[in-house]
Amino acid sequence: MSVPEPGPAPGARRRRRRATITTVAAAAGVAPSTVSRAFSNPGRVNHVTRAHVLAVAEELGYAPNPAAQALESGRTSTVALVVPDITNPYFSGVVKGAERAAAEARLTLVIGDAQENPVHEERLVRRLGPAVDGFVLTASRMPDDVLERVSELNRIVLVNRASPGLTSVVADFASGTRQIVAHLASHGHRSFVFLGGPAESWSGARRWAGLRAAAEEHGLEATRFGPWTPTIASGPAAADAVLATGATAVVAHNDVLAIGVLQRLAERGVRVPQEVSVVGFDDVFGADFCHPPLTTLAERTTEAGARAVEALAALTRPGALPTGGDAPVRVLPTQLVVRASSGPAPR
Amino acid sequence: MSVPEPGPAPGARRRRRRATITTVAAAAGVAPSTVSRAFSNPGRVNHVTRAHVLAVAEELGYAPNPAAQALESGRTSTVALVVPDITNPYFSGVVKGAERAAAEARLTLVIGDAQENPVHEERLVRRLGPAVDGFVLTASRMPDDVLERVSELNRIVLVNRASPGLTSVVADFASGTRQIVAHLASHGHRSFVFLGGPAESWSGARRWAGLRAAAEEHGLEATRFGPWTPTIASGPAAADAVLATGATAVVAHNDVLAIGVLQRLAERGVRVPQEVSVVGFDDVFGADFCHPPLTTLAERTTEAGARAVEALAALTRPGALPTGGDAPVRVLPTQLVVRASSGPAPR
DNA sequence: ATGAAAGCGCTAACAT
DNA sequence: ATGTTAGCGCTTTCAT
Repeated sequence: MSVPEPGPAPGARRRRRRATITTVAAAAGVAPSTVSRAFSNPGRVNHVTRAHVLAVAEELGYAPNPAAQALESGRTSTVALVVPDITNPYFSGVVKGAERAAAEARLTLVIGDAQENPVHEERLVRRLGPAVDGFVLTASRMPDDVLERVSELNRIVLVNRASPGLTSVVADFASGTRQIVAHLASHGHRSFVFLGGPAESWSGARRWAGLRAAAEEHGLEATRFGPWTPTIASGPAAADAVLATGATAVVAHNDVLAIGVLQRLAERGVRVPQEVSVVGFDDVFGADFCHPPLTTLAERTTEAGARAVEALAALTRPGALPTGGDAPVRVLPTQLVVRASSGPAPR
Repeated sequence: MSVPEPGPAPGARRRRRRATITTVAAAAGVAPSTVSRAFSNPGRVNHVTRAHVLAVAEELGYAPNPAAQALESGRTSTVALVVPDITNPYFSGVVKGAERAAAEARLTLVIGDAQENPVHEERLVRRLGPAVDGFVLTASRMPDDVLERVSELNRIVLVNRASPGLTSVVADFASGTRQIVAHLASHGHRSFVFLGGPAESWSGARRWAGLRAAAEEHGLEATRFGPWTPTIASGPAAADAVLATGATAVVAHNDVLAIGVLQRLAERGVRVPQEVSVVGFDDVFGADFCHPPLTTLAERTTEAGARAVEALAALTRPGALPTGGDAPVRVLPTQLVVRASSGPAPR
């Protein structure tokens, strides 16, 4: 029997020690501070020295250690994006936009999943807080007072959520819901059912408030059901509740729920839109190829993610000039995408 | 004209200075090291002192600064997950699984988007390298030699990619492709077209190799087209190419491409599956409600993400015991989900 | 333009 | 069980 090789574990192969600023300085024959400047203060070093330092650094595979940079400067060049559920396709757009804006501002983006849970969300912020320059909280479920407490320690920008004193980027739900109701009214619907999402959802509340107001304007009757977890799996229960009322139109909290409803309606032999019209929110991946394709309110999610990161980057910059007035709320337009899931009310 | 208030910018409200270990130590009347131990070495401090320290820390809103922790210990308790495209729903499962496993191992997860670009991917690893304990690279597009170089400095675990000496978690494409071909053969198809994804895609290569081998076994003829970017937008071009050949069956690189193909076929009045059968890979969100619902090879993506993070966590632990032999490749089963997009070959 | 030196918040010997 | 001390890698005055 042979003695096992005392080599490193598989996959745990011997790793080269990471080059530090000191290594590079020694190799380049300069002081550590010069190497530092060559990287983070290019103006204040002779550009031939700088070129030399950079070449040596490249050769040694040196990359600045963010932890050490952060320690001294206090800035981490990292921002965190927190979403309620990363598997919800709605957030893909936000993530993409945030990623692009972060790259442009030379920031590293960290993504956290709050798991639809305010407690988890707060823990996440607390945990990540010291490691990042700020947070973009998407559809935050934390109550206003918690947000306020949290914002004492952290820079915060909200997406699809507003809270006193905090910068936010929100979709224009007032206009959006008016578009939805006008669309239904023009097709002769006299009433509709709203399938509500989570009770703590700020945008859910805005959606319902907008729908109610618009319904009143158009003389429609609006009823709210729910709350439901906005997943496809909630579709059957929601759809069945609607069918029991004989409603001619349904507006769902979001597309995922709406798609679940469509599936259930098909299962029960209810024709859409002949018997029931269905409208969603978000225009997620899949809304255009589900059956029938879904009429939905499109938001500029990519832009929202990008704007939020830009706003955060602005807050991070040393000068963050007082512009006076309240914390800015940026409202992004929404647009109703009419597809085959909605049509004339049955006679 | 009144002079503008010199107050802080909106949203940039005065922020409390973060409590440090020294602040807490002073307030609790102990040494900084005791505070440190109270948090990260509970066993070695009197539990009443510990309780007191923790209470004071809580009151001051103290949270350990990860940057400082990382600096001394070298470990960051953070792992990075890199995906080619965060908006691709395929990766949602991987992300979710990775997130769960990271939480269980008390690791913070950072998500990076390689933007389908090997160069960007390498830059990302370089940039994030010093800030994390290791990487899970999903469907990495980096060539083997680059991976080897990169792994000298970083702990790496691969998902749906294998490379000499590296730990990886892959789907069982050999079995999966056999299932697909057997399904088509049993429906009387004599040949099929494979719509290839990106040329650098390792799993794409595995898929094609598996399909070819299985086709040979079953006496089917297999042709490869492409490469195509695996997006819905590539669907029309891919579908048109297929139609020109008169093929009776199409296997697409992944579901997103397959859905694009389905849309185009519908547009051109080609009936699925009566005239053409369509099969995808991945079973992503949407595969069950597109029209017609897509036959596809399901992978255990959530499990893959979780296993990869667990493997990485194991590599990170001090002991990382040599188990001998090659770096482990973990193969996860795949399963063909038969839906309405595939059926008997036309006569 | 560059170097020397102090210190960011924390951990890890080493003392007590 | 707790305190003291010396850095981790980097940035930042302050000299030169």
